Amino acid sequence: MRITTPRWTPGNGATRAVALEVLLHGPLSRSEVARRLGLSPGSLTRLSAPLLESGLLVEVGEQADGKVGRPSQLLDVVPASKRFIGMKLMADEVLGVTTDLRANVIATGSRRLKGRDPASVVAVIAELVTSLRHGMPDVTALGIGVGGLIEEHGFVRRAPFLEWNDVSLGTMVEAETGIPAIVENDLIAFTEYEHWFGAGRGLDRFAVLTLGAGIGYGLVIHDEIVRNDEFGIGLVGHWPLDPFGPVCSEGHRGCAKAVLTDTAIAAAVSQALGKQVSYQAALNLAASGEAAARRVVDDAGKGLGKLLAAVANLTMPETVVLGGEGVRLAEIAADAVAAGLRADRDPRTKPIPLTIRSGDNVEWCRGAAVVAIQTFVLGHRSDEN
Amino acid sequence: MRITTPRWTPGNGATRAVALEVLLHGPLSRSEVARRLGLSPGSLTRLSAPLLESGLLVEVGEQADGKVGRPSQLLDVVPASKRFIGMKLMADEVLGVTTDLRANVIATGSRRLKGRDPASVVAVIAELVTSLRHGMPDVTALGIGVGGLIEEHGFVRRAPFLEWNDVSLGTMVEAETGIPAIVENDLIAFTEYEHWFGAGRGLDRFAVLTLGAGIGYGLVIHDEIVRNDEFGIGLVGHWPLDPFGPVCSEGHRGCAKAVLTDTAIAAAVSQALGKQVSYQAALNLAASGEAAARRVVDDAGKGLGKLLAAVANLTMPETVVLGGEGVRLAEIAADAVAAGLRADRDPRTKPIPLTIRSGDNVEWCRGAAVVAIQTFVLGHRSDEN
DNA sequence: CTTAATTAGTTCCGTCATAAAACAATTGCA
DNA sequence: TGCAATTGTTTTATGACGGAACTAATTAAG
Repeated sequence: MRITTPRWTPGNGATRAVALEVLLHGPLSRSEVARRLGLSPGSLTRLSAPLLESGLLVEVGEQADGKVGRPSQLLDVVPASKRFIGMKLMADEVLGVTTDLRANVIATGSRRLKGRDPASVVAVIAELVTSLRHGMPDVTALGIGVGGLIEEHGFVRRAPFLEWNDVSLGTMVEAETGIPAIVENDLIAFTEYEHWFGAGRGLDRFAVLTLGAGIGYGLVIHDEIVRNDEFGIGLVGHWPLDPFGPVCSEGHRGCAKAVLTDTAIAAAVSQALGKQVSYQAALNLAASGEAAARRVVDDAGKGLGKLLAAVANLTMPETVVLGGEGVRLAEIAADAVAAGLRADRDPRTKPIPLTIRSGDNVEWCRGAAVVAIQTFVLGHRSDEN
Repeated sequence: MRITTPRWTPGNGATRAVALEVLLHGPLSRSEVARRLGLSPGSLTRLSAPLLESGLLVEVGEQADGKVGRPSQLLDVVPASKRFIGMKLMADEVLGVTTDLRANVIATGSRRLKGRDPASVVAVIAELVTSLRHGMPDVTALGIGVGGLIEEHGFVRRAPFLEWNDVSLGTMVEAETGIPAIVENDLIAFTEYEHWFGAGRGLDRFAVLTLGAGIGYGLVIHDEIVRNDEFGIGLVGHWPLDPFGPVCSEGHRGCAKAVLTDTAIAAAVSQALGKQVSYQAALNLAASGEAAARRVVDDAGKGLGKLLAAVANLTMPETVVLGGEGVRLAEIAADAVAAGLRADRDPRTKPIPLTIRSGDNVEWCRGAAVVAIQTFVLGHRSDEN
């Protein structure tokens, strides 16, 4: 079964461009949209009419600006007019959110997996979908973020944490739920969230780093995500950060995996203290001034700073977003991060604005929802058929 | 005086897109161009007619492909129909080339500077222009590559090697020569050469590294160069490559400047041998097996490999071009480069194809010519007025 | 209070790029 | 020789666009 994603607008490219501009940067007046897109005022009347007619856009009041001249009528989308579901598929659990057209979270939910075989995972996903759409208007599309190599927005080529190879997850979920499903690499999804609705909105270039069980990396350049077959394999995971640091499982001394991951930090602090502590406990100890924990966490912070410097030097981003469950490191060790940045970055360069996300797992789900929104709005999938 | 660059074609965007496609990827048949640009066959007849009429494109024979069907008529530009000059402005010398529309070198020349004040530099440039256009048809545009921060394709904001700040070089050269002049950062120019006519032709992503007195870095992503205000200041110059390496002038241990530049290598080999040797002599000694030189050169090669790994990990290029006067290092120390790459790159990743340029200074001039060609073909300057 | 200036948005029309379809041209193959 | 395949041209209808003239709504100036 192949469910076709309904396009946002049947109209042509310019109509869609208007709608997209309002979705991403609205509310905007017609004349402002015309300026941004390089269209004539007359064209904007023509293009916005069917969008208003269909109810996708609405006029949401005037804007006077205090200047002379007729006040402009602001156009905006109605975010609540559409529902999307975004999910993060993990090794033993699925998290999900219901969002509106701008990826604002309306509801959340989760289910434990009963097994790792595709059929049972799909069954759990379908259960969660049922729960998340309960009492909601129709859900337009469903996005699923998976750590691994995804092809064609639906085919899981490799997902090591589930021990999957070549699973048609998208097709299976569509068959089970009846909702168009888009599968995407979780980091790409997270990055697209920042791109469309987060800290990267309207920027030409930015980078994403996530901390947690692994180190993730995403990049947007020229207002478009940089995709790569090799996403999901260690692009920055084994980056050398500290020539005198600990050794990772594959023998790299002081690599990102050995210095920056939550397990590495928890293990190092545990060893120093002679007792088992969790990652968050290790951070708490460091924050409260415990010397050994402080040293480990500062080393990690400095490593993060060096990684940030590397990203900044080579990709020249306008901002960098830090996310992932382990992101609190960047706050606890802020000084060390700054020191690491200073060490590897020319002092004449401008400082890079950092955005630190909450570390909540819901962020990943919003990313997956954004992938669904994008497919719906841009009609990507149809383009690729 | 403001000389306006003549546009390539007065026509609209689609006409220009056809001409550009043929310039960059030609010769091509009409149907092939139609496929690449997503146009109908009828449109291609219409669009190509005025280009053939104007003499910019010509039919250059048939292509049968051994298949059935009517053979296609290949369209191509006539490279020799236009002349461009490209120059590299250095601390005490100007190099220049005359090229055709595809940046093929027709003539070369050089002049020593008589001083570093803008007026005398412009006079020398004008002299070189006169020499380079001698006996040639009209020169369409002139590109000048300058190490430093350039604005608006003509204004030298900073050029440390000439001790210049805020020099309207483009306007001055235009006034002196009567030829539209485009000034650009030398690395951007070099990168654009590779982008349009070199190893990066047709690629979505690639990176450029140049070796010499400094370490240069250029990046193309999504078929467009990544520009940055900070080009020219040390983005990769002080990259940490070797925690046990020598110290640079600014106190970084084992940074790119201390390990990879020609002066650093020459100095290290000289010190080891107790006598002054040049960079090229140092490479020759290493190639012939002299142990101390071999060690220094291999250390540098390993550093280059690590830098390549960093670029590859963070920008995911389809290829990397190595250029600059010091590029022979990459050949002499090929094994060490490979070792450095291996050390910092996940073994599961695909190897990155390397292109090693000749190291001839003419390469930089071709880059400057490409910038002139681009401005002429795309009419960039006009867009920005 | 009136008028001018300014900006927003609409209506209408001519232009022109485009796709579609029919057709001509050229080749390989049966 | 006839048919299939492919390239390229011609013709035609559609429709998107910009531009101009217009209406609308507001402020500033007199």
